[in-house]
Amino acid sequence: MDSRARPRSVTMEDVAREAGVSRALVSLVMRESPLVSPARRALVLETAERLGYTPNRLASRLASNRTHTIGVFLLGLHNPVFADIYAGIAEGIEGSGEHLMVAVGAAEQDAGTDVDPAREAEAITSFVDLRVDGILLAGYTGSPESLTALLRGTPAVVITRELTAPGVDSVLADDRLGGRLAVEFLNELGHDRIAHIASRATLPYGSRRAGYVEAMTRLGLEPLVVEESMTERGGHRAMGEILRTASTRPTAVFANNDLAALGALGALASAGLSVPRDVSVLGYDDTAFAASDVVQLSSVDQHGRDLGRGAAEQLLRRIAGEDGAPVVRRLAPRIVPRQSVAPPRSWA
Amino acid sequence: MDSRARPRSVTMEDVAREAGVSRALVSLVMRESPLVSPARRALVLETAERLGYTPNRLASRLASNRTHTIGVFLLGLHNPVFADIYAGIAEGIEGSGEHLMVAVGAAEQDAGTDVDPAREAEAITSFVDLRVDGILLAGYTGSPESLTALLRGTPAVVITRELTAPGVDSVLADDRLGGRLAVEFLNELGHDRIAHIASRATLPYGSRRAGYVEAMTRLGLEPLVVEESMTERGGHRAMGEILRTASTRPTAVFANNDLAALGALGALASAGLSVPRDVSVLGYDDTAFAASDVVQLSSVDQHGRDLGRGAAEQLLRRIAGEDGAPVVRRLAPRIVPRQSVAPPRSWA
DNA sequence: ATGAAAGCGCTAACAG
DNA sequence: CTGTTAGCGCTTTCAT
Repeated sequence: MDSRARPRSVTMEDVAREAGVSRALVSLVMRESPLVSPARRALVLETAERLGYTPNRLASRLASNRTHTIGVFLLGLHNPVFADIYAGIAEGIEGSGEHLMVAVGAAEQDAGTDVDPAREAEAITSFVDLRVDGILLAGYTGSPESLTALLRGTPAVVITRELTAPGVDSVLADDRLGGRLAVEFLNELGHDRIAHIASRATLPYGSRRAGYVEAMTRLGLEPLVVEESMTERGGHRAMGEILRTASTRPTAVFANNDLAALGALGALASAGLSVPRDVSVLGYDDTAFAASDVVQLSSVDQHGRDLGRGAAEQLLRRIAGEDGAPVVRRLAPRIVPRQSVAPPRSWA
Repeated sequence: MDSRARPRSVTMEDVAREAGVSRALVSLVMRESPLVSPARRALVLETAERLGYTPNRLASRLASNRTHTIGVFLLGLHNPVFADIYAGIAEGIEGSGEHLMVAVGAAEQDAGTDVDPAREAEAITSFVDLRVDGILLAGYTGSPESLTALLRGTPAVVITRELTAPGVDSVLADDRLGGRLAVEFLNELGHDRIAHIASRATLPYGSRRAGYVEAMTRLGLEPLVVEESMTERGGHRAMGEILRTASTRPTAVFANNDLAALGALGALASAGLSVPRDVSVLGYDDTAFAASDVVQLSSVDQHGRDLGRGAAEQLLRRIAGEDGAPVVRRLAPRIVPRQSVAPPRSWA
């Protein structure tokens, strides 16, 4: 063993002995039981304070077999969408008596490209082995089978993705619909040549692209998809590639998320093109930065906060014992138009 | 007690019995001890798998009195600076065998205004009671005394702030210097009327403002400080107030962080002013969004990632047993000029 | 209202 | 190499 154990701390036993009462009584006081006489309670609290007693939550959780803790897995911290989802989760568990404990899948900004499956698995295993009441997953990239294996029965709710596995519910926006809406919205504005910056096909998040392709096809338009990592840099590269290779320049670009859209905006600026005059840009997620005055990026709002809240509420229900087949809740996304879109120039 | 305990899961005892070996042997196998014969090891692993055994980390941590876990407290997720710091922390503990567990202080975007001291305290108490090896704090707003009381001896490193308390180290950028550099940088460009959007004086993060005031005074310039919450909205309001009330419009604005600077950019645009032609804007933290092509915000880089890494390394040293007086490590910030600054118009 | 006693599931000497 | 024996610090019946 590498490092030495921490010095033994003051225990309930110590407090009990010093106060001249039983350990059980101290336990009751610590848990604010009403069954304790005010006198004893005061005595115990005072002694505990004097001795510098710190309850050992590991021990109490082990003994009581309950943790009152929900594990939250977030893919990364650089994408603001996770901040929104987290805010919703926090709101959702409010007043439930549950605590939140978060684990981050990928520390690097360029995550999404190189998600580390081992890290992801370790985070979930860790929650399970710590016996959390349930797990909330935002941005999980593994397969349903792996998840089932990792969870070993711990209730879980997957956010922003539909994942079919026993005991796992899903709360997400209708991404396929979002993709369709994006195309229809741009098309109604007059756009025919609409490109799409998609996330890598290896990731289980392809519905937005599917919706895009479906709507384009139905409108008799030719889909133009470029795959990239969903980061600003990725979006920049993708836009560059589109400008370089497209036989005719698209008049609008729909990106799979706001980060990539931001990158596209940058690439367009570098190329001397004006948004929305030359090219319209539409993002996805409606993050705080899209809404920023200086960015004014139009975006498809998936209601990240609502997803977080809904997932938390659903998990609480499962924890409370509600059973039944896996539930899939799908919210309708909506377009939030801002300055980055306009009718194509030839139209005006 | 409100909710029923989770169903009893498969234990080492079960595996031992089923495999016809002792519990201790199973324990050794689980901890990958080399002292176990390959045959037994295989037998045990196979039985464990078959029975669906899941180690109970609560029990092992309790028994071994070691958690190999570091608690990370982050003020909020909406400010990207915490993502950078976290990335540094993750880098810093790499290979140490420690795990990360994070708690978030404020879920709301407008945090910073109304930090919830109870939440903050609960997060730290929770880490302490879970017996983490050490705690890393980014954005802690409480007093040194409260922190000492909460930590009860758990080693901790505070990031982006100097906090004098026994057993607590600090890793931060020299914010006062940063404030001075900001003023000097703008002044060398020709600016005389430099306003500052500061964080609330109630928060223990006032050095940037102090540096600003110091440099302004030394240069014989008149400081103009507006206090606001460090969010985009706060920055917007502050800039509005400056435009509304200043007798002569400043030619440059230095904001206490990038979010507020972003808000200032928005307010300037709304007011029909051009950046940097009419007003130069300088932020702080050099977050990813300042660096974005579409924002191009000049900023003071506090090297958030380095702070995170340095703090993690320092904590690891403490955990390894290094003692001695509290250490304060202060990195020098540097200006990252981008398109949001230029010489004042009268100068060009 | 308080105490005694039996675990929770695991680790850690210590034998052998 | 493997088994025995004590705990880790707390909760939880069950008495009284």
